[in-house]
Amino acid sequence: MKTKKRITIYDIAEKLNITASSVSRALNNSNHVNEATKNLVLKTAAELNYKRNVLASNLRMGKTKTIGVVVPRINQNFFSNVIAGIEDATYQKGYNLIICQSNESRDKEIKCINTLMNQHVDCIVISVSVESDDHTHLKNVIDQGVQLIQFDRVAEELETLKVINDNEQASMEAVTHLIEQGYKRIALLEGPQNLNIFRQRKIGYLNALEKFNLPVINELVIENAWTKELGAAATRKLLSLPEPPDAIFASTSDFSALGVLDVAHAMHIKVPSELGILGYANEPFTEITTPSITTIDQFSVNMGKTIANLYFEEMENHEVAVTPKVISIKPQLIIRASTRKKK
Amino acid sequence: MKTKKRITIYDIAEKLNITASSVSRALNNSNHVNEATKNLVLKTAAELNYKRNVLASNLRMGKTKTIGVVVPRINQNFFSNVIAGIEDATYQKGYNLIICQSNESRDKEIKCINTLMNQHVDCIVISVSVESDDHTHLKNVIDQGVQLIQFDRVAEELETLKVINDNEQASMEAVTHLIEQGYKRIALLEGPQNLNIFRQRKIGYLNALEKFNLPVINELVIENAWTKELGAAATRKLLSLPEPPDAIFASTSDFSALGVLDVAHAMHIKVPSELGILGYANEPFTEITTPSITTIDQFSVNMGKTIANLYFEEMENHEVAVTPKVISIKPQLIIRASTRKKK
DNA sequence: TTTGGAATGGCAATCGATTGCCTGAATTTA
DNA sequence: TAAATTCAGGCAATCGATTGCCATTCCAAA
Repeated sequence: MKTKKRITIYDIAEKLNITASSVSRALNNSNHVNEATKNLVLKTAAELNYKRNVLASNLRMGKTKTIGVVVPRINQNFFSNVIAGIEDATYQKGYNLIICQSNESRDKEIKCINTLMNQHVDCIVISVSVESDDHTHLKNVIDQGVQLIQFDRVAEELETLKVINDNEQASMEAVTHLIEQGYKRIALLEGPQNLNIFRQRKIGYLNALEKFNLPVINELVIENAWTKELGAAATRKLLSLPEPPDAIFASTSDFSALGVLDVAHAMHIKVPSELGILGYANEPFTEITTPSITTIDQFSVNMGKTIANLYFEEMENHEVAVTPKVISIKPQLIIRASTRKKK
Repeated sequence: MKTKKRITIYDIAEKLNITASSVSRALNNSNHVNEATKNLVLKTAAELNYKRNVLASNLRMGKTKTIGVVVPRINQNFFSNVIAGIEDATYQKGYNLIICQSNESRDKEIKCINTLMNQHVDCIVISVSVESDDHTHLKNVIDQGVQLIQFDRVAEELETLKVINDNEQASMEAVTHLIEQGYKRIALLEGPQNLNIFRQRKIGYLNALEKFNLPVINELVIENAWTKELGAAATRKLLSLPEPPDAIFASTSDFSALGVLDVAHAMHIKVPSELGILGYANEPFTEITTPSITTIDQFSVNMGKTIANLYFEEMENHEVAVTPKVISIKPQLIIRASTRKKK
């Protein structure tokens, strides 16, 4: 059995004794066709089970109703949630999603962008990889007239639409919470400082200390501790100091906080009484560790939806070239057992 | 500053005083052009920063080097891992991925399939939603000559390429492990039986019992307990039986197992000594609960890669229409504290 | 009655890349 | 030397949908 030939507008045209132009106009609800003709075309199209050839349409129109998404890793809870949110919102508008992962590599990120550009996506949504300091490839996107939306990890100097968390504020609140619980020597596990999010979280930390007149102790600030293993290593180092910290803010991720917790367990240090632990991202597991981990929720699915809606708004106001919009979502501190020192 | 016009093969042709045909052939490495011309074209293309217009090419060729993926939920660990695996493997071959989520709804699944078909994807990879009993929409895909690959949750009666886990075997091993640990009254939390995976896991459970001459106790088999909440509810019910189980196999998911654990904690029942708990899927959190949960690893990322490679193989052997290949991946039992009864 | 416009439809070009077929030239074989 | 190949390039159609421009009809306003 041969694959049936697809129905085209020409088939409809032939059947109705009109031209493809009219069919096209009818299908696109143009007011350049007679109402009667329009209905006839619509009816016939339905009968013949006509499906517009998207490829042809894309070529002609130069747009694809497709959004490209580039994230460091698809299978990281935060990102997959954002993607789920984007999918949810874009699907309803008949948009498609092409997904790429940069694997935290600059090279791959560039290749992803190129692929997406070649696919003529209408918009690129990206959270930059840790490696990418130079943002020429993103500038190119803008120069080629493709809408660029950055989220979470953003290149701040680029004037694009951005959807971010208020990391500084969240971090500040988190540390404030620790101080209010009575912790006095609060260590910070910080992430790669070339990423805005980690810089901001550090600022929040510093601001909180300053607000409460606590000194910044350099040896309590550990660089690049953004995996479980690195978090664990940092913790071992911190806890073997002459004056160890009484709380650790793993500003990089909950995984890092998990590393902290593991080491604390191994060293028989009581959490939260002897050591407070605070993570970032509200990974599902933070709720079920013993003790459960205080963390910060980023409303990731919502973030995805916000991104999608931002794009659609921008499409509509298309003429009004306002200054690039930045939407900041306020994350929420989720207080759990790991920092509940006061009774 | 206007957006520069894109370079086309006609621009190259004009510059070199040849026709677009030759340029096209040169770019496609056809042996229908002179070697010298070919090099000249390649050189010029590079100079002018020519990029093939994929849309035009797609239209002409009728294929898109794009694979559509339909999963119930993108932000579910197993699926996002599979997707990550697929992305990894397809990316290298220059293929793109369009991702849809069915949200476990049959309607949405059908719509996803339609969208993907309209986008002329070369292949559709799907793990069916729990709702979809009728598979007409999948048959259509095949009839239209689009490669269909099912994974994990598959419609067994459809003769398509399949990449699955050996759920029966895994389940059997799991229950065997429980029995060997000395558990005697093993309860089963089963998933919707219209999904093959849950049917198979149940069979594995039954086989293991039979092998060891243990009776099947109907009141220990609980239907549809495939979320944390349902798992918890089932557990409450089970533990309040006159003769409660001494082990619970949450064959549906680790989340369900987590519900079991929660209830056990709440009821001060000791795990694993008084109650053994076994989950499914090796979710990251199973490692860090107290006690850690014994579970089954599905090699999800690998599964994704396998899917991609299966497609590419099939492409190459394209002529040889063998009986549809089924690749079964043997999952691995990960034994952890929650079932370690024997010392 | 004439003119102006609105409504409706057709024509043909266009979006770029691809490819079957044809032609003329160069090379090989008989 | 003549016939047969091979090589390399050009021509034009094709993949379908879209749209600017032109043509016709019909009705209303002058």
